[in-house]
Amino acid sequence: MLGISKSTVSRALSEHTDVNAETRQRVIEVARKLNYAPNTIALNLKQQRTNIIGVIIPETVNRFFAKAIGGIQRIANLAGYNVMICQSDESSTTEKNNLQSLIAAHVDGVIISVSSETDHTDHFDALLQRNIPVVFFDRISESLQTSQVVTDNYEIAFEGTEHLIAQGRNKIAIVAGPLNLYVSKHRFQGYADALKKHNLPLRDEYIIHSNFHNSDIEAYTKQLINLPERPDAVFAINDYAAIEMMYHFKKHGIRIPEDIAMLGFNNENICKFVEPPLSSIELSSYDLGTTAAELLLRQIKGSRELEKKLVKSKLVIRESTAGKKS
Amino acid sequence: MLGISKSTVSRALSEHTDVNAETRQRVIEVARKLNYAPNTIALNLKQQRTNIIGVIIPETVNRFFAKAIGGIQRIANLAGYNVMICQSDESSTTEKNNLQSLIAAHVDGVIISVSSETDHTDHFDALLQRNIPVVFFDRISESLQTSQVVTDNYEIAFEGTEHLIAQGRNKIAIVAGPLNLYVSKHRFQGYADALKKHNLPLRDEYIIHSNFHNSDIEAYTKQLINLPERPDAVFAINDYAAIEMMYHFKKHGIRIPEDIAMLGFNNENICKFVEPPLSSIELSSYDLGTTAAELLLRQIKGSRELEKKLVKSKLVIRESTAGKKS
DNA sequence: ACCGATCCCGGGAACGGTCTCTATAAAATA
DNA sequence: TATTTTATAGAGACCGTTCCCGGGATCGGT
Repeated sequence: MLGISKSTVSRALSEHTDVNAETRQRVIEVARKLNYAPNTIALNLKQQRTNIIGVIIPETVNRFFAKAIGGIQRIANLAGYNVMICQSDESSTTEKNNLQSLIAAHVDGVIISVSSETDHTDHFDALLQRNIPVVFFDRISESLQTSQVVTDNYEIAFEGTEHLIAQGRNKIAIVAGPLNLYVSKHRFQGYADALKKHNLPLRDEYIIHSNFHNSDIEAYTKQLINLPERPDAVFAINDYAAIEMMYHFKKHGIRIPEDIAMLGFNNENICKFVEPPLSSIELSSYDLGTTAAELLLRQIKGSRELEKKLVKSKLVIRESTAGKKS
Repeated sequence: MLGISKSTVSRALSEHTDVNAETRQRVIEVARKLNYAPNTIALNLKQQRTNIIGVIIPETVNRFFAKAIGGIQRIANLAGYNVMICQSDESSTTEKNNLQSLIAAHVDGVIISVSSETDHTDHFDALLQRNIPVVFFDRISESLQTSQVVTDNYEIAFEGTEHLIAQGRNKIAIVAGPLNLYVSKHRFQGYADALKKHNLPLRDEYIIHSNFHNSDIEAYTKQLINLPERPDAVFAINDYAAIEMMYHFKKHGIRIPEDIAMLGFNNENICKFVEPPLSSIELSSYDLGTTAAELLLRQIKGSRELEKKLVKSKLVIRESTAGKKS
């Protein structure tokens, strides 16, 4: 339209100096009139990057991860990045497929929280081979040398267990997750070590390995109820398991917290409104998301140092872990 | 490596017929040895599409939308598409920004559920102008001529209200959402019409317009408690509001369901485990997601007809709406 | 022996930008 | 006045594909 070359137009629209002020003005004007916007795909091809960061999480319906996504998106959008989210559905094979998709989409970096099924990490090598920046959060892969963001699982589980002990409980059961998961393992270790410190035995019959779908909570609850020595406290690795257990306990005439104290994990909103209100552990997964995104962006910008960040969690005490009254 | 042109390589690797079977074999072999994968970005530029579908929803932490995302991703991935998710955070301006991002990213289509703040729809015109396929779901925009997927909000709210009436309730309060939202409006209308059908008055003091964050439920509950004529049932537009209300009612010595029956919306897992178990309305948001994705894919494939789909919901009766005992 | 059809394959444009290199005129300097 | 610098703009390569078009070789038929 202006009879000038595309090179000049390109210069005029970018911050380049090599262009006459008047021609630049004319170009800008025409561009606005035509509602011109540069083609992102062409740019991607030229610059060899997409301004997309990929995220692989187990499930969006898990509120913990939903909040983390919020944190990631906040930081990413602020920096001009889009976010592509994949769900592994707790399956190792779809996790692998997700990875392939993201690599094929040429994302500039990936944030991952591994599925509960994943016990090997070979498929993540594809990222390292291609030099794609990657950050693991929460459910990390310990065998891989990458940046990572975790919560103080061990310490907070230790603290939670000690809290139960301080309330006069000495038969403390735990609903743990699958032990191949980093978080489950460390939480369990915190629980075990707290018992040890207070000279309490670690009893097999008090240890329940549930999956994350809480599909068998009712059966597990009955197991506990029928034990010759019934526990006087349960530390559940997530709130929904705790709440469902509480429901079944109450159905059997077992009082909370008088007979059994309950402690959850995640501090969902609902904790405040169940009967009795559920003590729980507040994990700020939103912050987990933001720091993971920050680490990743730093790597994308060129930093090659591996960083490990810790996000502190907090014990929130409510009535479900009140002192023992006999 | 094989001394042949890139054209031939391209033909060999695609389903083209114009290539010797033997050379094709050699090409495929070398390709595998080199771990070759076509550059998606270059392909995007050439084909003028990205195989990405964009999604704009209010919040991922809202379980309803988290499930819908699951449905969308399932269908999309099956068809070879990636999904780019944006959250509007219930804000009309970030919704607009999300739209800009998705357009800039050249997504092949968009699935939208509008924010509760959105009362005008001009910013969606950008999609129609560019001929980008779009499907609205659940929270649709009535003024825009597009494909859409909704639930039978009116009918199910009518049915729920009649259920309460059948249980002997005649002072039924409602916790409604913002009325500029399609879903809230229709649910409210169903409630109102059911009352009318049974010759019950529609009382202003029984109508609560909460936002979706349930930030003021405690205050609203007290309002209801202090009314000269206290309601004997509450129909809450989401389960969390219902559960929190139940908690406050019980704190005031009000029995559920004897004094006040409670009916929720969404049928969250937690409904089964609160005291008493909460009757609710099951919206299969996963199906909402899958059908929305199917409609969109059909449009991307070239279909120009606007389709409107309905996904049926279901009343799930539990103890919180048991019959009135005086 | 000639010709048309068929089979393969290579050349090169195109997608929409950026960027390097070069060209030209004007201005500044020797 | 001759020469160098400066300001501005254009030409064209490049990113990695697809695909259209044309051309050479082989083959079969007359």
